[in-house]
Amino acid sequence: MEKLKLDDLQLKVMQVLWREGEVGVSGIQEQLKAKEDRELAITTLNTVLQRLYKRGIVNYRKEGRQYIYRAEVTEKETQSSMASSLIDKLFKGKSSVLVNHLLESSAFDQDELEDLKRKIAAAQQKKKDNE
Amino acid sequence: MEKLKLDDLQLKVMQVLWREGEVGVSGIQEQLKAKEDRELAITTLNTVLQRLYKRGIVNYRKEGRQYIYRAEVTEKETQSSMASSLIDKLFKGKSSVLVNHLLESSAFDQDELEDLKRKIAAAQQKKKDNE
DNA sequence: GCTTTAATACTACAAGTGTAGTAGTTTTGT
DNA sequence: ACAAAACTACTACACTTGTAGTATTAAAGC
Repeated sequence: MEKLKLDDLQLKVMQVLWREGEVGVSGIQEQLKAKEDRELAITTLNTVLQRLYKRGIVNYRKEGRQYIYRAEVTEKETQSSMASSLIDKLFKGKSSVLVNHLLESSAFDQDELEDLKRKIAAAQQKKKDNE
Repeated sequence: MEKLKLDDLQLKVMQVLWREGEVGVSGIQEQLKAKEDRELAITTLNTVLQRLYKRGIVNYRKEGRQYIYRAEVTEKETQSSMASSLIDKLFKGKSSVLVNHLLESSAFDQDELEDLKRKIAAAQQKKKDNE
């Protein structure tokens, strides 16, 4: 797993691809306008996509003379990669340090806490089963 | 709370400041060499510090003709800011989505899970007390 | 068939970052 | 007192990102 780093706009674009599967550039433009409220020139998106393509993060097929792009990394991979990068850089490399920080800053409401408790129990169970 | 974004090298430098409180540039250089194994030219660090200063992230006092820098943002602030930025961008704005993701990718060992359970219980208690 | 329209290719440019060199000025060592 | 060392100031340069303009070419409308 190489380090995958996506900046803001790149992420927005990737999110469209993750949602849609395959999209042409103008489709991406529409989606961004609709869901993210970002009005970007087509040429801007073209540039972004081309750069992502050079890095192997997206790929495309041609349909007529249109480029239909698709993501080459999954959302989960990206989440893992970027989360662990943050954890490494700022939370001593330990997820638990991050979570403690979040707990301290009251980042969760009651329902979420309850839910987490359940999920943790499940994770513990799973660990036990794997032994 | 403004959005605080620190890149890799900037973070490394900030980490030294957080640890040490006040340090001169050559002190920072030594610390980075010792603890991070990064050998950087003094001028590089000077540039980085000046840029951070321009952004109001560090400040300094002069001691003789030396600049003694100190952090103007705390580590916790930075952690909060960067964590929530990641959460916003990649985890639907919900800390719990992040934590779920971490749980799914088995980012915790048994001890950590146990510890989390305790901390969550404590957080729940605290929420109750605050009512 | 000829004009819009749509699409890509190529170019551009300002900011920010990583990284450091050179020049100039104190301080220090001897 | 002078050379060497320590510091800061200024400059530089390549790379990445955000953002888009212009040029060219192909498709579609009428």
